[in-house]
Amino acid sequence: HHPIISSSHHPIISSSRNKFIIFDIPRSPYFSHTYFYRTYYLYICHKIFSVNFTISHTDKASKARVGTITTDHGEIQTPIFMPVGTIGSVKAVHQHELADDIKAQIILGNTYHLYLRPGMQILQEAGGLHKFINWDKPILTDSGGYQVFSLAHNRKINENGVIFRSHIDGSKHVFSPENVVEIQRIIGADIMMAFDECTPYPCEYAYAKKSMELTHRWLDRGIKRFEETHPAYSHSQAYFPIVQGSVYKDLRIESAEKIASVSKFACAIGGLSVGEPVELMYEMLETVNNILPLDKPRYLMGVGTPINILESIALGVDMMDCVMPTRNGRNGMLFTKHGTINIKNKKWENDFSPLDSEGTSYVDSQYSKAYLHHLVKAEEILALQIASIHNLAFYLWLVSEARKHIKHDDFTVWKNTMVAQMSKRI
RNA sequence: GGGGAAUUACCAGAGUGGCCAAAUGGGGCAGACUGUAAAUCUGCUGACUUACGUCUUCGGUGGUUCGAAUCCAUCAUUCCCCA
Repeated sequence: HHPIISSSHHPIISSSRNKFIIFDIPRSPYFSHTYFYRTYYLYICHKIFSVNFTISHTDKASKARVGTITTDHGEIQTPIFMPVGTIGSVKAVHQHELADDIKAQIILGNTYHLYLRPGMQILQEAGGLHKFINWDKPILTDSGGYQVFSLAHNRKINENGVIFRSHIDGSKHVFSPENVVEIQRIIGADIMMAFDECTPYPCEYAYAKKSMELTHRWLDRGIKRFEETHPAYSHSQAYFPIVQGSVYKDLRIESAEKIASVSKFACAIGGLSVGEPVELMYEMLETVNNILPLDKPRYLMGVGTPINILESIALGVDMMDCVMPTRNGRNGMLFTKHGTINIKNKKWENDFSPLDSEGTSYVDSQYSKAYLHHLVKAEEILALQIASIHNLAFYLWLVSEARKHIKHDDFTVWKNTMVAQMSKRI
């Protein structure tokens, strides 16, 4: 994150003659040609900046491990939960709350949503998403593959990519493995996701196979474009391929082998937690993680409940994201270490005890259940904020505890206790 | 003092002879939510019953009618206009 170089024009959308200004490398007569500067810049980037992963501890009784991902925007301690900030904001949460109270280490953005609004022009003028939203920690952007799934009625898939209709104004757009790389270059995410098709559940075997093979072909094209393009800003970017294969073991194995063979930085696992029984998800995770390289982070996309998170960590997952703490929080659900609370329920009306007497966030001790119940009933905006901060702080606390217990070699015992008590409804 | 309008479930408010236990909002009570088209969505909301169903309701009382929230009489209450 060193301001060595700034580019006034992005290499992808401007001409090949990019102008780079080098601030703290002494100008020398030898370094006069733009092309030379550009080469030198890329050399420095690859030498000094990259996304790395080191494992510091592996659990003995499970596949859980503790590690550190290094990016130009700082380190990420794994296992980690990543709050979702689709459109450039973790809904109802300020950036300073994310950093200071919730202790988020990395957040997500979404290529599809940011591409539609505010759009590439604004993101580029802003100098990338980090600057635009004032967040100097790492950002991961999803590729829009999930929107291929969730906006299924508004799109057409073909070999080249996906033709979308904007959910905002109905305008027509094309996403391809290539332009999704370019868009994520402009967004400037530290971690870019490959463009995939997230298959629904249930999904016919034949379709799952066809879709997985398409995702693999798209992956090769995406990697090619990733390698022939460069970061638009002064930090490096990683590109994560995604395992697919629905709930079919042989497809998952095939996909995991493919992803393992091409992954440089990490491997993502997609197409799960889309409605399948949770046992199937764990089974697929186990299958996939037996194949994915041990020395690279595994990112399980879109998961999940606090219990899902602990079980996935036990199966060797290092990164997770989910809208659940924020969305369910906005809808009145609070996660605690003793189970879930529906704060809308009448029984909280006159419960003046702290929101979560064992919570780690300031909202837990400073506000009562009765007060949040009232705010929810009254549809006050503060209700959304308090619930979101509480839930995210809880999720981040949960993974930090997981790291602690993995290091202390008592993860499995702790996990089983937590799973038992978190499955209750309070 | 004279004239006019109204009263329907927790609230607002449709319904003016049978398809009405009664539209629709709101409120209330629950539930759902997993790479965010989500501060969203779904169900229930007279009583008893798991349900089928049965019973009691549309200001009060009394009528007309096979049948009344709906028509008639009367009483009560509220609002508006004129003096």
